[in-house]
Amino acid sequence: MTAAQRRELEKIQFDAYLAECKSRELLETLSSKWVALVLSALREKGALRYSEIARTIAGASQKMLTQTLRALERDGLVSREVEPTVPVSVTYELTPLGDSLSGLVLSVKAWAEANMVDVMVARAEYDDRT
Amino acid sequence: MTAAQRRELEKIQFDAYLAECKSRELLETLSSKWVALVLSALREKGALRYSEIARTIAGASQKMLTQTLRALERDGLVSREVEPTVPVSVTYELTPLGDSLSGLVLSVKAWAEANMVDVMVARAEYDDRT
DNA sequence: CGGCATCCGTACGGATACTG
DNA sequence: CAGTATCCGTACGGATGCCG
Repeated sequence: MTAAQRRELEKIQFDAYLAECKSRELLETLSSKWVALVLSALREKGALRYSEIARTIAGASQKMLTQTLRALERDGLVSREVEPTVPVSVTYELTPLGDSLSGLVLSVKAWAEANMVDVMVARAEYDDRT
Repeated sequence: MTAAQRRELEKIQFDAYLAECKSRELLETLSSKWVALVLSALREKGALRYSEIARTIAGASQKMLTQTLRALERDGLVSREVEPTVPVSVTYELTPLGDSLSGLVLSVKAWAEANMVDVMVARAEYDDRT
């Protein structure tokens, strides 16, 4: 992609409220629990090996983990480094772009943990009313 | 729920990295494009009627809209007010709890719109490499 | 160790029709 | 207007097995 092509794209105003807009699709991929957990883990712990991510995020199948990491790598949010040891060692790290997003999703994760009680109370009241 | 029961819950440390933790489940529901778009719309535009939300979020089926709004209402993030006119008019508004979250998800939506070009460039490069 | 390929059930979500 | 109910296809994601 040339700089001229990029400047053309910069002119576009993206709006996730529009169904056909590419930013809607991007928001969609970012709105995944696995994305949120992976970005949070990499932000909180720095560079991590594949197995360390798997251990951090309990219950994530390696299919979802790999799929999520590939998508994040493709979108330029995470870098993947392979060290040709035996057996091979793979390390993932946030890119500057990914770093600028990870703070936001980490705050959402932190909100969920901090306000869990309020939500549980609200649910109990709602279920009582109905 | 009594105040004593609530105090018991307050003691719990929630951790979304744990598969069985309720906060993981909450993060999961928050990690939905529809939740992000609805909370963003209500934050940006204030109280909205059902049809206004539907118009704002293009391409959202009324099934998903209703389902999302019910879930948000149950979790205490959104309040629902029915005015008994003919035909009936229903208004949705962020609760203080919902307001405290909506800023975070709106920032994620804004990030997606602002960094769409960077992501598209990264994707093009990735697809070239592979 | 860090994957990829395949199979397969379920549940997410769209389309349609009907109601207070 | 603001829903509810039902049907139904698809695609998300888990389980398993194999590989460099």
